[in-house]
Amino acid sequence: MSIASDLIRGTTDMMILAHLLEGDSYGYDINKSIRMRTGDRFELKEATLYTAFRRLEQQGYISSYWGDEGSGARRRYYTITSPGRKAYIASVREWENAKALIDSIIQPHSNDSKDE
Amino acid sequence: MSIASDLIRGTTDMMILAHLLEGDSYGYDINKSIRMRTGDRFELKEATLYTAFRRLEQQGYISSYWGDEGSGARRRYYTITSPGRKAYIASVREWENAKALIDSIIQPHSNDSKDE
DNA sequence: CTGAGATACCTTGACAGGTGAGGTATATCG
DNA sequence: CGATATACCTCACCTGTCAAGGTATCTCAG
Repeated sequence: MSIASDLIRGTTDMMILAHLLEGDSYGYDINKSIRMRTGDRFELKEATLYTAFRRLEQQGYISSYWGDEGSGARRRYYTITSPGRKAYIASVREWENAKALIDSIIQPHSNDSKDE
Repeated sequence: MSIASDLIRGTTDMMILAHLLEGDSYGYDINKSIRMRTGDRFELKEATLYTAFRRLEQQGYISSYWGDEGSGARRRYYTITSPGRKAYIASVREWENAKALIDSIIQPHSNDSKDE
């Protein structure tokens, strides 16, 4: 993976909530969709994903139910709750804030001909 | 402070290196300058700062020496090394990358009239 | 029928970085 | 003399990520 785990720390929950905004989904699918959206440059590790589900459910930001697909592996679907939507909005705001803050700290410097 | 520690995780070293690019400095001063640059909205905790110094020095990205100011508390000055400069550039690149990646994951959605 | 691979879930233990709380020492000012 | 600012440092704890391991079902090739 091309992205340091320390850099994504704290954004995992936001990513998951973002996906659930579009409708109920389950772990494997969320992960696949993230992989695809980023052109295979990033994926959540399974352990990270499922820990996040536990955390989010405990906080009341999502709720879960077992799908009943008589065939294939069983799936646990997740729904974003109303508090979850609020938490998502707040976290995006915080993320925008953090980005601006960090950028202001690392890029106020002499710009001596950068490439790219 | 208004910024979650999980969100800045992994950017601490980059912030410090950014400051040392402008010249040698010491802990207390770096921290003060970060506080000022962000309008008091953010500061590194001392423990975080000094742990980072140890880490960076161990990795060879900075080197240190005691200032000789006959008066006042002693100061340990830090200098960014050549590998440190490279590491800084790499980390900024990674940060830009991470930002874009995360944004692409959380903001590909229906945009129903955002404020701001 | 058997084995491989994809789908789909889960848990455990280790690890690393941030942080609260605590400590030291010096200079200045009232 | 005590408070405040400067300036350094360390320890124990918490939390999120992740490698490694495990389970179960379905499909498809041989």
